[in-house]
Amino acid sequence: MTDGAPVSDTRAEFIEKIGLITQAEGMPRIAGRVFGMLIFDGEAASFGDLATRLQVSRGSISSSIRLLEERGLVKRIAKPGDRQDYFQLAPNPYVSMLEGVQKRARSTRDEITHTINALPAGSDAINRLQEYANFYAKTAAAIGTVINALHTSKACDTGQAPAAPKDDDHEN
Amino acid sequence: MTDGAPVSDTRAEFIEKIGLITQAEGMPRIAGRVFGMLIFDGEAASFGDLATRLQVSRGSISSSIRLLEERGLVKRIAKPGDRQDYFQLAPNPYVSMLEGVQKRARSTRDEITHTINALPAGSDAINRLQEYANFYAKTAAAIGTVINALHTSKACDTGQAPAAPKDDDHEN
DNA sequence: CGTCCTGTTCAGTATTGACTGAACAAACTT
DNA sequence: AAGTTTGTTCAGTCAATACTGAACAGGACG
Repeated sequence: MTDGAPVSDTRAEFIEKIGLITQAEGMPRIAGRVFGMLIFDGEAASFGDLATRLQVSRGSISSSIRLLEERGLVKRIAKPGDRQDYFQLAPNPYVSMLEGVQKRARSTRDEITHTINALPAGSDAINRLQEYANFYAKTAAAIGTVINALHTSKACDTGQAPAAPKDDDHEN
Repeated sequence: MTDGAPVSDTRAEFIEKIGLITQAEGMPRIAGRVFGMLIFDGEAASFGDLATRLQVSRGSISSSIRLLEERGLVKRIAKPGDRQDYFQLAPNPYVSMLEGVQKRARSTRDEITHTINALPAGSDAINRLQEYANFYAKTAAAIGTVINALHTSKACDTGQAPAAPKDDDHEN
């Protein structure tokens, strides 16, 4: 705040921090650094910029970008004069993150109910498994409310009308 | 349901499935297998049983149990006649899981706000970082509501009165 | 056509971390 | 006390995977 250290230091620390967080969440560290850099800088970064400024090989940038694109966190754009690809944050990356978590939670719930259905009617394991499945169901539902909250708070800065994205809490 | 395959097969598949899920969530697979076995069987299992039935070394059981105890998922108990340690599911393991996730989300949010505070007032990165921090804050809050829901649905089968565990949505 | 320029792919390397098994310490049994 | 049983710790091994760098393919431009 009092500018004791230059902003570039703060920036570097932030990028590194996001790298570690991302690694803890099961993604490669470099993907997190890319993500952190795009958040901090805001403006689109070129493929070459990413490799140079993050000091990693072009191969690593390529695979990290692929991961981030798959998860809907980063968008690839083209610039008129330039032959390089440019990258920037996707319109609402956090929603995409949550959708991924939600999808996995639901899938886990489904696997548990699949086990339940394979058990004979009287089994006393059913109650415990039901509780376990219910936990994932409740979690997925709660994530749904956050997704909706993020949708309405950011509104539509993408130009396309989200049309009040419907509370997708089907199934309990 | 029609009992096409024996329950023991279903059990083995379930335990293995939880092992994989747990691995995907960043824990060692064996810890997940222990957790899965305790869920399915319900009754307390001895240290030796775990090693024998899961076909892993005692060292692995020891470290897996340590992890599960740290996270509040499993409780160690003693049986009068037996010198072995026994293990069973903690009273409300899913609440403990969520508390861990919530704690990490809050810690991440704090790290981001820490970065924000280190930036000069006019920086245009602040808005983006604020949004990022807000995402983690909202997530943590939503997890809080699930925790409360699980508290009230299971009520108090531990004997101790939770006394309406207060909505801990302090701070937004 | 040949030559850059740009991004992807892939084999090889390095690092991380799970798992084993043996050594160890503590507590019980005789 | 000697000998068991039980759980933890730790060095070593093994597998998974992140990362590199070189080879490659496809355009753009001369």
